[in-house]
Amino acid sequence: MSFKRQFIIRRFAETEGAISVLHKEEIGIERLPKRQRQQKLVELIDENPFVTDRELTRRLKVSIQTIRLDRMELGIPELRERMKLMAERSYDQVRSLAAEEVIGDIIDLQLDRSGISIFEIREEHVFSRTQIARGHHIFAQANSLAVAVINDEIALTASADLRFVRPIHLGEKCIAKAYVRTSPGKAWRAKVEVLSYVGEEMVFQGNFIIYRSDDKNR
Amino acid sequence: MSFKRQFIIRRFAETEGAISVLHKEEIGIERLPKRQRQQKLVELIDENPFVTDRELTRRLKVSIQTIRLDRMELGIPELRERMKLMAERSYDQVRSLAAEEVIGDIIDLQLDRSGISIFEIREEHVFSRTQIARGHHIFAQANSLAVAVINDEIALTASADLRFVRPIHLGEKCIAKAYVRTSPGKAWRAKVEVLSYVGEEMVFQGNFIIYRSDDKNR
DNA sequence: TAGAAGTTAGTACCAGGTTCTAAAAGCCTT
DNA sequence: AAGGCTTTTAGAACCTGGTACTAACTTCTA
Repeated sequence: MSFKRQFIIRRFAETEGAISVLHKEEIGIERLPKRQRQQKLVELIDENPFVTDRELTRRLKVSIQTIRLDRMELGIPELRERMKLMAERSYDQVRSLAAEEVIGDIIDLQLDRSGISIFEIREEHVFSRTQIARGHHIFAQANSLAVAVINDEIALTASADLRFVRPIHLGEKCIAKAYVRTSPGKAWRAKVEVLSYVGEEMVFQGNFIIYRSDDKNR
Repeated sequence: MSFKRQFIIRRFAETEGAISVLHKEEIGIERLPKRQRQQKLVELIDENPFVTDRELTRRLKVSIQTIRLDRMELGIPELRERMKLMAERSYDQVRSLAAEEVIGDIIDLQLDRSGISIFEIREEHVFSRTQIARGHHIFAQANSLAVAVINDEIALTASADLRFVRPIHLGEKCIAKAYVRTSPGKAWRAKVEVLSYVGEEMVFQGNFIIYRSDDKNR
């Protein structure tokens, strides 16, 4: 989740001894050995990516050149580059959020008959403690698909009946299959059954009643 | 949604006439009158906030000074400032997303008894065509609340029974009230009823069965 | 035709760096 | 104690993408 993970490869093996007592007392502040300082550097930038090198010199009590050498070694880009990366990331997010008309990718759709969508469970969908997907995401996939499969101007969920058969975990790909159960274009409410699978295993089942705007069928 | 709306106040009244034909032909490219150019400038920065002034000179066929005067007049910050703003915004978002353990704001919670949450329907929750909230957001609020109200290490939705009583529109505030129906701490599945209101009107009703991790109760 | 509005040019300066060279300081080993 | 290594510091030149300011030139308009 944190900033560093985007581009920092860390390997801090052993820690090292203290430094010259003489110099330590001359300067009057404790300076860390290289490894520890670099670790601290990563932490500082991680907790505030907007920090400048000059600020870091004050926090770590070394010269600005040392800070810059450290950033080099650790592969940490300069402040402006960090901000640019963050800005680009958020820009992409905005774009993809706007495109999120539907939860999950619909990979097959036969209007008024059936549909299939795939949804991968990621970090943001699970309880952090258990790594189990929150129910409403599973529902959102099924509901989106049920609405999409109805061939009408307007389609709204009227009611639903859900069974979460087994917990779904981080990383699993959830495949939802929707089947329209009523004859198309006649009733102004459609019955849609959605079954979700991980592999062969059924993990969720839902029966939806969808209101449709029988515009086209009159 | 777009970038400009963060800091640009626009008022483009009338458009103006064309420019000197003499000069036009000398240069060989059409240059816009001030107002139109500034409008175009806003559009260009809006569609790509990462554009430099130098690039803008190429697109608008005026000198870099003119670009900068225009940005001043329009109150558009320089590229680096724009990126910084976006980065800060996304940084805050990451923090708030991580905090999004629950959909809707829980304003009252009596564990194992009842709870209330408020959720305002915004742009991103509605069908753009009809301005009606997608069902899964309403469900998400109810489900989050039902899970939150259960006083257990782990609580998972096992099944649910939903009725979307009437459509909920953009801007409406949806107030969900959850009641635990089974005696607390005994059964390892709790029954929770959630009723959602807009004002006095009931708009959604759901009956949830929640699995609980009877850790605490053994 | 004068003056205002609009446009362009140029210089000095800024933050927050990179790149490179070089020297000093600290540490370890023989 | 000296040599050789790593580490740290220093400094100068240069970079991008600007701001701030002065000055002049062009165009429109009254």
